[in-house]
Amino acid sequence: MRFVRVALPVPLGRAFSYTLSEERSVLPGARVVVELGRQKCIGVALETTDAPPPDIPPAKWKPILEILDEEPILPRELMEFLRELARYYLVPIGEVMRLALPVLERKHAAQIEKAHGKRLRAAGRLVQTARARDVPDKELPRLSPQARALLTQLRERGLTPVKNLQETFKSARSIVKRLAQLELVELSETALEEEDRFFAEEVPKDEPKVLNDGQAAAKRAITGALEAHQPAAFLLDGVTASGKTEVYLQAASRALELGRGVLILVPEIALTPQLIARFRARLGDDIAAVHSELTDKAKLSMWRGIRQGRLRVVVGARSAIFAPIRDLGLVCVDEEHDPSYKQEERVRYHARDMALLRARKANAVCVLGSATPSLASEALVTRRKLVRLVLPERAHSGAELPQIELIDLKRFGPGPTQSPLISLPLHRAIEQTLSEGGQTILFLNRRGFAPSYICESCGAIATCPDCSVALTLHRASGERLTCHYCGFTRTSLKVCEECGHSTFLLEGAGTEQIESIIAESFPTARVARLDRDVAGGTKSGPVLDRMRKGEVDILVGTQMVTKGHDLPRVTLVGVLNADTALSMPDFRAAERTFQLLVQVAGRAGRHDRPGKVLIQTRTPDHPALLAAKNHDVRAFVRTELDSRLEANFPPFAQLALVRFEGVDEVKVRDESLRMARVAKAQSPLVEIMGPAPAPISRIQNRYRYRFMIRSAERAPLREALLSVVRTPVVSQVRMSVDIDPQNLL
DNA sequence: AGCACGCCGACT
DNA sequence: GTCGGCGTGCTC
Repeated sequence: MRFVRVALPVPLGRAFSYTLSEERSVLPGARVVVELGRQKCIGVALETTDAPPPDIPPAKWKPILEILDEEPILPRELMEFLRELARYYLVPIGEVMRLALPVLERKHAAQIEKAHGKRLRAAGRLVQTARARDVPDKELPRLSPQARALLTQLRERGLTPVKNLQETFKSARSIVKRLAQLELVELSETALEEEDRFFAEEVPKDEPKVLNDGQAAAKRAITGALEAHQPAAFLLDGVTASGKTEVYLQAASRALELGRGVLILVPEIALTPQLIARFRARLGDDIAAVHSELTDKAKLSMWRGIRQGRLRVVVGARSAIFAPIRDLGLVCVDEEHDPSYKQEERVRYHARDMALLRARKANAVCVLGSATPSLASEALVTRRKLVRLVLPERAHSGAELPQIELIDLKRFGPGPTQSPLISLPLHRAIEQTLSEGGQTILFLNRRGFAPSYICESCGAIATCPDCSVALTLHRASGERLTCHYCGFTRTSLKVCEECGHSTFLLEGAGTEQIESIIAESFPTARVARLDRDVAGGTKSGPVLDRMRKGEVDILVGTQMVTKGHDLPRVTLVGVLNADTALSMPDFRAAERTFQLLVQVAGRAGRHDRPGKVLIQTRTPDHPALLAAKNHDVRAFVRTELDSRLEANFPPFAQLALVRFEGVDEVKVRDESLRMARVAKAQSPLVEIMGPAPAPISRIQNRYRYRFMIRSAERAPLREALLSVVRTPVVSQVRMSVDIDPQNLL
């Protein structure tokens, strides 16, 4: 009797051991069917041992019911990567497996029956498709011009739904039918994936562009490492519009030529359809674009395509780091500084850090690209873990960096709109841009109409009943007060709940208010707004499309506007208040602000038009703002690294955040205190900060406490955290550990 | 995470 | 009298 340790898709700390008779064997990485409690589920075998599981009485032992795979379902490199990720973040291996295996979600007995043996019904409905047969030109019979053109196109496109051909050829149906009779094309019923908007339109092929010197040198370094088949890691450090994507594309082509797979991570794939289009144009349509709009079925079939080696390029947001790419050769992380690479729930992994790890495990080359590299990456360059590749100039020669001005709000009062967030210089700049026919982006990181709703008489602020935050007034969807943390919403108060008074003050301004002020003050301008409320999650497409077509003159928006790519007519960008981001209670506030400003400034003046950026602030001397003004990344990095060193924060220290939440505040606090003592007792080398209530001390009626652990080295931090996660918490309190936290709120 | 068991409110 | 609300506890 032997035992197989199995990773199961449950959030339990350990793998489970199941028995296996001597004559059977299972390879690590193969899927197995086992019974967990009463339910059958699919797990992944980790290893086979002779040692029975400690502390588990033999009566509880259960057998492996079925072995679904002869061969490991995941590349060995990926298995090792997952185990190391689980170890690093102190999360159960089963949880990590769940991220990596969409198949694991289909784990009910009935589906298991289907899943093994017979092939699973492919995703989507059956569609008639055509493929050109391999017939030499000489042997072609005489064909009508239409038929010949259709055949030529079919040869280029490979397997194509007949329906798509009908767009170009009116009578594609009958032509295809005749070609089939002549045995020139092959017809089949193929299960196509559901319509995927990234693949809805044809993309014309394009050719590699001629590289400038910086790009060529970067490409040489990357392809050199690829050819050497040695792990290597680069920081592709290039100003906005310096042509980083072209470097990824050419490196990817080379990796494919060498027979190796490619992974491209992007911050928010939903916002970057253009990037997908560029990859398709260059590398063809056998690309997996992993994104959240896909159905489970589509994800599964994409996952299989990747695993079988049919899809060798994967483009996706952070979770694509788990794609089972064969023979992974190249991993690119675009905009590596972007905060969305950090998963903020369950398995709190950082996709950029994990990209470096996975690439190393796979003997692959990792390229981190950014115009504003994270300080973490800068530190890796200093420690020679990353090699810097610089792209010093914009790819379209002649495209100038925008001119950035800081506007001191202490000196300049409100302009004609009377709004303190639209100073006179900004007002004039908007007017001028309008008169020149350019587009303006106004950036304000606060959605809604007004962030607080205050009783004029007693000063009571409308707050969420379930969270310790003020309610934001929204007007676009009727007068409503909404909680931005739990989604609570109500019609706005008619009378104060404290004193019965019926007039209210609105303090501060959000995007809705700016939109209406702007629309009023510039009656001839077409004004639009882009934020989560308009976009309903991720669909920023329509607004950006209108912007691209020139149907909008002024766009008011939140963070989202910084990610809309390639808006060539934008010549003015106004940052209404740089101080909100700067004053966040987070040691990365300056870094975030700097990156945000440079990104948003990069939206101004592409191609031939010079751009102008106005940043409004009350602290015009702040180093982050001055560095942004001067486009001086190096200066920012230098001063910011100094202050991090002085304050003993990353990248000069290791951090972890331990969070507690629960309905009973006393229990939450006591538990956080107890765990902080556990951590301290484990290692004198760690520093405990807190515990203290979280900055937002209550969300959805759950109280939140936390403490931070800091250490110069990783090992003692890890020891302390291990002792914490091994200590059971009382039942009404939930604890979670966040290694390398990115968001301290 | 599931899925059981288990103890208290409004329905046929 | 039951159906069902979700709190708590367990899974090799």
